[in-house]
Amino acid sequence: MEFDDKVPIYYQIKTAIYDRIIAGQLAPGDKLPAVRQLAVSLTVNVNTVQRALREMIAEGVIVSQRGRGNFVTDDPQIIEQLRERLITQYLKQLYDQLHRLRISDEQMIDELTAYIERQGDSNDNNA
Amino acid sequence: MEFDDKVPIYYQIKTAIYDRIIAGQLAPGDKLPAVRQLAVSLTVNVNTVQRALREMIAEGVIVSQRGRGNFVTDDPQIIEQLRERLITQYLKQLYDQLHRLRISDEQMIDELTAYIERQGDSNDNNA
DNA sequence: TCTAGTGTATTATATTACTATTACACTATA
DNA sequence: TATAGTGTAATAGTAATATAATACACTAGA
Repeated sequence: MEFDDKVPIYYQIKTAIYDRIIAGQLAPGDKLPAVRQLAVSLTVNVNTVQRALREMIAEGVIVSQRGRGNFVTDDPQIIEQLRERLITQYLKQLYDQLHRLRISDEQMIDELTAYIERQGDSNDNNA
Repeated sequence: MEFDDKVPIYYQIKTAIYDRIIAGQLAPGDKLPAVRQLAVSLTVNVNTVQRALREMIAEGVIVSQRGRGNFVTDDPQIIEQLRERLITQYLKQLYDQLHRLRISDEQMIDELTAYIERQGDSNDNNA
């Protein structure tokens, strides 16, 4: 996995796992790979994985069972809240950024639409 | 100014100044506040300001004149390139984030539109 | 020419993130 | 009950970021 050197690695790991949960690649109740396995596959130290997990556990999204493994919560409500939280967070980020550049609401939509169309030229994204 | 503790301060300063340039609050040829003044108003060390400036100078957006001050480039082409670079960067960020959540292109536009409308309830944004 | 206002450089220190290593605690199962 | 697989904790070392303090280099104007 590629990391952005402007953001702590543990935080990027947390984000990546949350993304996989929301995308459905990790379903409620699913077991995560073992921490040592995660560390190897991310080419990162176990402690760094652990730090990411600690926060996800504190937020109730991951449930840890000593000796057994780490599991995605089976409470669909928590997942749904996470989904909304992430989407809003991402949208707000863009909105604030473009707003600071004095781009109007209407222009924002136009810019995103244009960007997506540019992407569509090279990819096969559903629409 | 408020800083996000997940991103280096010098980088956030750079971003903030670029935003002001693109927004037109800092016009081509304008003189920036003195580094010591910037440090005070941002409640940050001079070296941190200097580091942000060093990168902006390397990118040709800021021109430094020893003993006189730091100035926004008077080359409108550089500014325009910066503008496009920033906008694309911000859009790509959102696109990639929502794409990872398996949100379709169409849904993306809908989500952003909905977010902006929600904002409009409390703000007086132009559209 | 002196001085105040500028940018720039250097050294030392503190904090945080990350790594490396080792040890311990618990679970499941052969 | 031994053992392999799991999570957790603790210690030490390194690198990057930020601060503090000082000094130096250049410019403009009194």
